[in-house]
This record gives sequence, structure tokens and C-alpha cells, in this order.
Amino acid sequence: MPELPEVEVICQGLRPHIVNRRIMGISCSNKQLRFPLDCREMRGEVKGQEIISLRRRAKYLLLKMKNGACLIIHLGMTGNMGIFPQGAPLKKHDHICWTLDNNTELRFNDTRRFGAVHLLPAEVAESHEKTFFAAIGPEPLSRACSASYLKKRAANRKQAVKNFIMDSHVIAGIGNIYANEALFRCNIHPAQPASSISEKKWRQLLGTIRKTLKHAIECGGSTISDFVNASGEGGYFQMNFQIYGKSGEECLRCQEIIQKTTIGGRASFFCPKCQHDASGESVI
DNA sequence: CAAGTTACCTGACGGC
DNA sequence: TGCCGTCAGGTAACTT
Repeated sequence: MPELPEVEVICQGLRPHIVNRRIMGISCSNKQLRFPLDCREMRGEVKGQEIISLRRRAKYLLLKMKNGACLIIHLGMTGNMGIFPQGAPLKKHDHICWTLDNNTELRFNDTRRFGAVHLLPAEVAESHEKTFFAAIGPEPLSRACSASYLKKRAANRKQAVKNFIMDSHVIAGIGNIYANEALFRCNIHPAQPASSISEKKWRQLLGTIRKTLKHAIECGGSTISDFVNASGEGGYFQMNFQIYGKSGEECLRCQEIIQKTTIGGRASFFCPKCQHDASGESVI
């Protein structure tokens, strides 16, 4: 479900419902998520606290409390967060429930439990947050992420450009869908070695990544099976997919049949005519 | 060190 | 109807 646009949509949708609210209670399913979470410790740190901010960094949500404590939440493949009336029946795979002071509940639901909730206790929150994100690459929509930065990071990397832009240590927030979409929209073959991309082409690709991500956010994200925003509505960027999931269909630009292959273990879709070949020589 | 592989988990779907 | 294999939006921890 959630790449940068979906996490951003959830973040924006949740913000008015939870900022300035107080956490009155917390309950947990006690099922293992990606990383262990001590529910009692979380209660000790954030129960009774006012939530002062909610923001997104990479595919993480950061929830800050007045006392300085912080929750860092990752949605994995199937995670979601939503607001529900207090006491509404729990859904299957609801794992954490934060009761707020206005008879509503913030809930974390995650079918596959690849998601995680990290607790940063107040005393160490600031330093732990820095450590937590130390190795994460810049936000694609920020100025820190530039064509020259990407060109530099790609030097000597024979890795496929698709895997390279999906590497969160290089650039944050790009997953399989948006990597496929951005490369198609830029006429770059997903298997082309990252080091063979010129700075000019990086400029073009970064521009395309930004445009695609922003468009997806405006569309409320992509709903493939069950993604919904904080109000329970699906996104519709999937209507704008040009390549992802379209193997066997005609390319929008040249009518060639779209191919599917596996790169770095992930489904990769491309137009063999528009996206040149993997040699890196025929690309601008 | 880079890059490839495995593991974590549930559910949907197609083939038999 | 049901069993089995395959696949899915992510990423850390392995191995090569």
C-alpha cells in the first residue's frame, strides 16, 4: 500500500483529527509487528500526553508529544492508520488503538504485520530520532535532493537504476509503483545501470519523480486493494498508472506491448521500445 | 563494499 | 469445495 504519496495522504488526513488532542488510553493486540513494542512502556510515556505534531519523513509518520516523547510509525506493505468513534468494533488486524479525548480512537491496522511502531522516550527522543533517520536519504521533494547528489551517489554503482531509486538510503519514499511509473515517464529502462545515467538525465528523472509523487498526492494516493485515507476514502492515482501492472497492454505512447520482468526481486514493467535497452548506450 | 537473497506475515487468486 | 503454488505497496539482516 504505502509509498511516499500514500503516507503523505494519511499524514495530512490524520493531522486535524489528532494534533492538540490528548491520548487517554492505549490498547494493543500484542501480536508481533516488525519490531517488538512494549505497550506498557508506551503507556507510561504517552498516556495523558497531548499530541503536538504529526509529520512524515520518508515512509514514516512521526507523532510528537508535549513531553518530547515520539512515536515513529511505519506502515509496511499493508499498514494503515485511521480515526474511529470510540468503541467502534475492532477490525481484524487492528493492532494498536490510541483513545483520544474527544471520544475518538486512532487505530493502526496491518494485515501482514510488516509495519512497526517505535517508541522514543522523552529523554532520548531527540537524539534517537537523529540516529533513526541518519542513514535515510533526502526527501525527493526537498532541495537537498538534487541531480548532482544522485549522480554522485550513483557513481560506480552497477545496480539497476530502478533498485537504486528504491533504495531508501539513497532517496526516501519511492517504492515499486512510483519507481516503475517515473522510469517509464522518463524513457529510462529500469535495468539500466545507475552509474550510466548522465547528470542531465538525472535532472529529468528527478523532475519526473517529483511530478509523479505530487500528482499522486493530489489524487489521494493509489488504492490497489484496500488503501484508504484517514476518512476511509480510497485514492485514485491508480487510474493514472501508465505502466505499473500493465504487462500485455499497449504502451500509451507507441502501442508496443508492455513487458514484465523481475528486477531485484520486484515486478518491473516497461515498454521495450520507449525505454530503450539496458546497455545504457542508447539513452540520452 | 556492493549487490543479491531471505525472512517476516496474511490473503487473494488461478490451476487442478 | 479445497489444496497448492504464486504473488503483493517494504526493508532489515543475511550471504555472496
